[in-house]
Amino acid sequence: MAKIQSKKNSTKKEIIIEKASKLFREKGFGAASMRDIAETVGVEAASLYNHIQSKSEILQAICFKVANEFISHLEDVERSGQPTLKKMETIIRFHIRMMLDQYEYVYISDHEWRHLPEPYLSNFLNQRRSYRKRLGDIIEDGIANNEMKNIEPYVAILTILSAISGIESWQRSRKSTSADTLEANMVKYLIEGLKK
Amino acid sequence: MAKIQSKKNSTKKEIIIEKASKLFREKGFGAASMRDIAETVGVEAASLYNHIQSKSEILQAICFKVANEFISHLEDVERSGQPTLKKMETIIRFHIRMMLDQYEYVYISDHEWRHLPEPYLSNFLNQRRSYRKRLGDIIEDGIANNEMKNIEPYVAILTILSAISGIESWQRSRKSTSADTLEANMVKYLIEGLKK
DNA sequence: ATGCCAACCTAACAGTTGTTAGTTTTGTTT
DNA sequence: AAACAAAACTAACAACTGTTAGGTTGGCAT
Repeated sequence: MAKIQSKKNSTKKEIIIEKASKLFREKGFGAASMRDIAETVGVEAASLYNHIQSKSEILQAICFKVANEFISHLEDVERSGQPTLKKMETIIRFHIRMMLDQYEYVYISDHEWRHLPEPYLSNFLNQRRSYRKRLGDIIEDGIANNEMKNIEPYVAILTILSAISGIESWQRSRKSTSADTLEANMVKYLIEGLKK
Repeated sequence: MAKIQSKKNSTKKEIIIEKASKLFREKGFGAASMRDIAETVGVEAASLYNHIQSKSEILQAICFKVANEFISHLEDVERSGQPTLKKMETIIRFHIRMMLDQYEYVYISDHEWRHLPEPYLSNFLNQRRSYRKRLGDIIEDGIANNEMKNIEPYVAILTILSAISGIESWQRSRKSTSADTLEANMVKYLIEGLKK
């Protein structure tokens, strides 16, 4: 058996996905070619197919990895028994941290999912809809027991998630604002707007 | 001279841009081909070049049209002498309305600008940075004269603009929430989070 | 040493891309 | 009716796309 592990304790497949992520984010899924990816991996394009099955498999891996992390975290929060406002803060902070720590992956999951082939596309969108619905239910609870002001749960969720995904713009910027300042202020803004 | 006006009182160039917008939004700039565009216009791909110079010229037209509308509106607001909180509400409502009424164009300007060729790309990003800076100045004024709570202006602007651009997701949805409800609730959320 | 096999390579495929050249159609103006 | 130009057409280009076929290399287990 040849070396299947590289220095970073990750398989070649994982390396390909990691390098591809950067390109997908920079140029978009369509504009990043297999030859582009191969070059950054240090290999010919055809050789990639020893590790992956297709270009879109890379996209699938990224999108579902991210989706699963969010769903899994949400389940923890749902089971936690915290007050609803605290639940929302925990979720908001998790989303922000994901945006800071796993920028490439989260960005792609946010913006390039439309290039998923069926049936993965429908699958992804279903998971997404269900995730947002469950967040909406938390807001609904918060309004019902007077922790939150009366706001359309759907609109609140849309606002929160979109605001956080805007951190992508901060990532591309010269970062005169620190990550901590960003997190603190965004949490403050989004929670204050929710609190009764 | 042949007919330069079509039934809709718009030039063929405008028709091309309009049809291309829909495709760019649905498939992305890279994935929408000139032949795709030509088909929806009802013409061969080569014939498009009687009206436009290149594919990216279409993108430029869209991005700068949108940018100019926002800048022009901001100038009106700056000159209006309203209290800062009212200024921000006016701007937020304008952004929301643009997202509702000119969805295709605004979406493309938001998401496909990266495919602009230089020097248009730098130009666009400069305009954008300047626009956000001026919005930040309004927030700064609002904090200084105690209309708004103490929040990092940059983060506030990032949050507001990102939240609004998330309306794209509502546009794609089954719309169980009406446009008016959406606007009312999002304005409420974003302004309440700002108000002292 | 020998055999094995994962992982690389080169070469090629069939299709698509944006765009140009050259020609013909079309409708209007003289 | 003749002339003109805008706008359509066909055909082709060079480059690039994702992917496959088939051969070569290099390190491990026997």
